[in-house]
Amino acid sequence: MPEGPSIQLVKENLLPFVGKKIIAAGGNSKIGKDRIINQKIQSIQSWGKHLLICLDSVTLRIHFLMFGTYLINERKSTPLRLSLRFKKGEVNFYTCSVQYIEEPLQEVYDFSADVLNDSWDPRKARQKLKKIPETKVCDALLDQQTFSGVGNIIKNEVLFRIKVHPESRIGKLPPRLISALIKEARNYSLDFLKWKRNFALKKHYLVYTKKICPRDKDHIHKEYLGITKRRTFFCNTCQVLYP
DNA sequence: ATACATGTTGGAGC
DNA sequence: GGCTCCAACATGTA
Repeated sequence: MPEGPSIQLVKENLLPFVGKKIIAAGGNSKIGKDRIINQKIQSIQSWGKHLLICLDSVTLRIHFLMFGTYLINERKSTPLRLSLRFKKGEVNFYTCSVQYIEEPLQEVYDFSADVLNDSWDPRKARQKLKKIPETKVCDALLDQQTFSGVGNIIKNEVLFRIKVHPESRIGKLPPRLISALIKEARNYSLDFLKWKRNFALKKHYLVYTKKICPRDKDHIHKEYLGITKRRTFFCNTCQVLYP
């Protein structure tokens, strides 16, 4: 479910509920659900992998983590985390983290760090990267404060596109590759969104879960790299290491 | 059927 | 106090 582009699609799917009033709320989430009854959805926003449902006096923040799912006007048998019921229709969330955000969103989130936001600011990303020369690129891409919305799939595909080995250090990348890194973080996310919308994401994977490099037919390595030891796929032949 | 996976956090331990 | 590391969460799929 997660990764920024998937959240964009959730947002789109929830659009019909904007302006609608919550008449009941259920589920096993421990947040006090009473306070949102009778509140209207003012807007649906997102920051990276955070889904933000803005109500009259508070925002609901939903994070799907690894296994989160949701259903609109449908239910399934697994434990319900949060349901929002309207006069007509309902939204059901499962296996996700639910929180309230009391502050105005602009105070909580820097939307220019979100690779899919209209206000995405590549120059700010570059400034942040400059401060972490020792960091490996595979870790830098997953840093939500720099590339909000980028997840493990996007990480692997971006590095393959720009032909950079995941264990390269940010400080050792030539400037043109820093530019390419930042540019492709957004570009690939846009492609991801386009493909996911058409249920055609998987068939466009070039390295993620792959065994053979589509460029030079060499073997794709799978290793658990970076601080978080996430699955990393790469080709030693075409992806250059800047150690 | 056992292991693994698109992710983050909170607390233990140093 | 602050840093790092890892368990915990939890479900669908191969």
